[in-house]
Amino acid sequence: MGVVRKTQSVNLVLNAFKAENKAISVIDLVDRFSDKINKTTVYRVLDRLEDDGVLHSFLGVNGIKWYAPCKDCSEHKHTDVHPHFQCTDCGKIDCLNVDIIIPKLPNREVAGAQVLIQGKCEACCN
Amino acid sequence: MGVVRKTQSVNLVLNAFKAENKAISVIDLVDRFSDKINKTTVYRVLDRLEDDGVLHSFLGVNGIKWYAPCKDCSEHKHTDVHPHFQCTDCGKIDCLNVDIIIPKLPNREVAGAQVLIQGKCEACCN
DNA sequence: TTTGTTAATGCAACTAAGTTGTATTAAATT
DNA sequence: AATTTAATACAACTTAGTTGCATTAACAAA
Ligand SMILES: [Mn+2]
Ligand SMILES: [Mn+2]
Ligand SMILES: [Zn+2]
Ligand SMILES: [Zn+2]
Repeated sequence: MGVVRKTQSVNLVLNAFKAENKAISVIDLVDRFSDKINKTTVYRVLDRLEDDGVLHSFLGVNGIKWYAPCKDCSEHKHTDVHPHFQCTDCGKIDCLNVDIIIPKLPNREVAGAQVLIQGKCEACCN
Repeated sequence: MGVVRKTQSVNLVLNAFKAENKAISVIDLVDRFSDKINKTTVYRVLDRLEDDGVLHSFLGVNGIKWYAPCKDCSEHKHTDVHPHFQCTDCGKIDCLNVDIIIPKLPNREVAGAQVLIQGKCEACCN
């Protein structure tokens, strides 16, 4: 189930994403709110916001969980799937508005794909 | 550093991959050899075989580690990078011999990409 | 504005994947 | 057979994430 009550924890997490409008790792969120929100609560708030289609999650390198704002999702429509770009220098992750073409695979039924592109980000290229 | 001594543990792990010629998760390997090889040793053997270019590793769903045999890699040449296909029914992972085209990303330097395609495998399609 | 309901929280304890340190063992060399 | 040291087993640890439960605070209704 999604968010029902606009609690302090929910507002703090939402504001973090509103302020940056980019992907943030759960580890980062747990750490930056360590004196304001309990670790378990951070996980549960993120979980509910994902249910609501407000945030979407994915795995960065080493399999750690990241969240980023959704564009046009809702409780009943989760269509914000796209590749992500992780910088090998600074570690930051961006959502990419590009389409990766997955080739036809004989005798297989493709449902989706998780794509994590790695390289140097815009800031670290200069 | 890679494998220097052909130990029992190394042979057991190598035979597992020779017998199946497909990706095996570390969790699976640790479990199936639980009475023959210590967990730590499994991790270290896999690590060394990867150094040698005998195996390559990647992350499946939920970020757990998988290993699969390399085709043409060696200690000094690790070029076996390709997408993987994980079945949402049976969980098995295959290495794919297809090329995924990563589009040009302005102001970014692409170094590589981790692609995990999900869907129904050949066996589970029937 | 008080009161009642229960979603949400905090806390502690737990799980699971993976890592580290170290004494011991067993490959490979002499 | 003796020597060397890579590799192993074991225990203890780390880290990300989860679970159970008593307590708290949204928020609606009185
Ligand atoms: Mn995204
Ligand atoms: Mn592979
Ligand atoms: Zn960067
Ligand atoms: Zn399958």
